[in-house]
Amino acid sequence: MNAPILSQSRCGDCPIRHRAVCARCNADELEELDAIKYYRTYEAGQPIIWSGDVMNFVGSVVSGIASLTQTMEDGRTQMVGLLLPSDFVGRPGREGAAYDVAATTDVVMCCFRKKPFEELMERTPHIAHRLLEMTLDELDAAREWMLVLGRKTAREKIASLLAIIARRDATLTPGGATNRMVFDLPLTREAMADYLGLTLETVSRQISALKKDGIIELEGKRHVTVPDMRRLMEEAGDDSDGGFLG
Amino acid sequence: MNAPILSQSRCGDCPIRHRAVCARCNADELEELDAIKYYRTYEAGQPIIWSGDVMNFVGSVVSGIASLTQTMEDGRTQMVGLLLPSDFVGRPGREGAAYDVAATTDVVMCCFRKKPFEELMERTPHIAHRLLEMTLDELDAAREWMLVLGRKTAREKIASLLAIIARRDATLTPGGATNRMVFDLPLTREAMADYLGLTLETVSRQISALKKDGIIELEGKRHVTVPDMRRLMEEAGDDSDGGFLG
DNA sequence: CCCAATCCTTGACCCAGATCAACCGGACCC
DNA sequence: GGGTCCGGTTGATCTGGGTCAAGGATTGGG
Repeated sequence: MNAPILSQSRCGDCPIRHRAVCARCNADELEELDAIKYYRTYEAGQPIIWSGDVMNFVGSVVSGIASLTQTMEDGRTQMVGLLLPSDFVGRPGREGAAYDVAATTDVVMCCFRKKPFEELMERTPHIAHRLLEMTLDELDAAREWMLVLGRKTAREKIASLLAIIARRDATLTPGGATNRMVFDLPLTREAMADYLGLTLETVSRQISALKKDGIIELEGKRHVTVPDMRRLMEEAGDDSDGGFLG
Repeated sequence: MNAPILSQSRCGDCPIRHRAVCARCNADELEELDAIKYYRTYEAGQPIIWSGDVMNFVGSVVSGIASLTQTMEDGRTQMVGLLLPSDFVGRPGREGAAYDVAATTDVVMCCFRKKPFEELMERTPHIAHRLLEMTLDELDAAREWMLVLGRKTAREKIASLLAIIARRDATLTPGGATNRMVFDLPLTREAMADYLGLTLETVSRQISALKKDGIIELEGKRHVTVPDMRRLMEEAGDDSDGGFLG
């Protein structure tokens, strides 16, 4: 939501410019990061981390979408965050993972071994500051989502989610926010339901309703056109920022 | 939930030992903190910060309980965090406040002027680390609460809230968690409803139901005895940690 | 081509929790 | 004493979204 300084330099040879750890890093630090990093790919549906596992890396999403999920013993689940490209994963200074992380689409991660990363962080205050900033962003986003979960109707929830995806998509493509937006849903109906605290049937029904009312247009099941973002935002009951980073 | 090192030294003459910024601070730093700090009191019900206001301080709650609240244009509100004594308020490096903060009971705050605090933070990496740690705790708590909001029934929500208050109370009184717990509810039924994404009628009914079923005992409207914490935790559908710090 | 597996849609019905409304009881104040 | 708040309880009713169930569309494999 509050995307600060995008890095002008690349993190080593990462195919994207991380918004994460390398902003403002100088050449020495980037070299150090380079030395402790490696790439991993995950197929859609694969788990990346299980809640409670010992985490031995932190990193950023390079491409694809991952989800953070909480689960109850009886199987009820709630998605508590979406990780989009450039989002950071992991908790420097923490032993275990707090939630399940899974690849929603095929995912490429740029990982840093945790110990050396923490050591680099000790020596490099601006990395710690950057992480604090990112964590505050995520906290804002999580709290915004609490309002969605606690007080919004099903229709408003769907509209909120669509608005977030549209907005986030806009940050990755040049041009910024316009009235008309086109994007592909990166989530199944079930994943959307998990995110919104709904059932997949309700998600489906509300998407159909938004379509019938001309708020969105659908081509196939995933390809969405929003003819007028302002109308969508109204449906979301929300003229505030609405960005959820995960 | 993950209360790390409690400060052995006091933050200047604060009447409580902050768990917040002064853990591990040495004498020099405490002196600096002392120089930029001041106390403020707020009466129950009073606003402390309005969403969007420019914040010129950060600080900790010394006594009393404050709440963080999100509001929609049409008046629906969702509490997104509870601030209990020793909890930190404010967002170093951020201009504006993201939510309304209000005193739920009478509150005493120990405030630090923001600019000098940020400067001290620049020079003192362990303060930045401490803040990162606290922010990660809050993020965990917020995400845990998303599960409560999105997937739990009204009864489970009430039980979860009672468990959190009981647990948090226990961290402030010696002895730690036992089976039997006694505490006072620091929230009105309405505030509980705001926190849980329910109406106050539902809160009242579910509390009555828990009482009828012997999960809790009530003396007056606020004084609660939990004869067996394990039973309460079962009702919360939750054998995990469940601590929400705010 | 058929078959099976996914993912999605739609319909019929039901129930948890919202809504509307009446009332209780203690604190405070004339 | 008698108001009148204010917070809380309880009842009656309504409804949004859950649940159960039956297909439809697309994909991939034999």
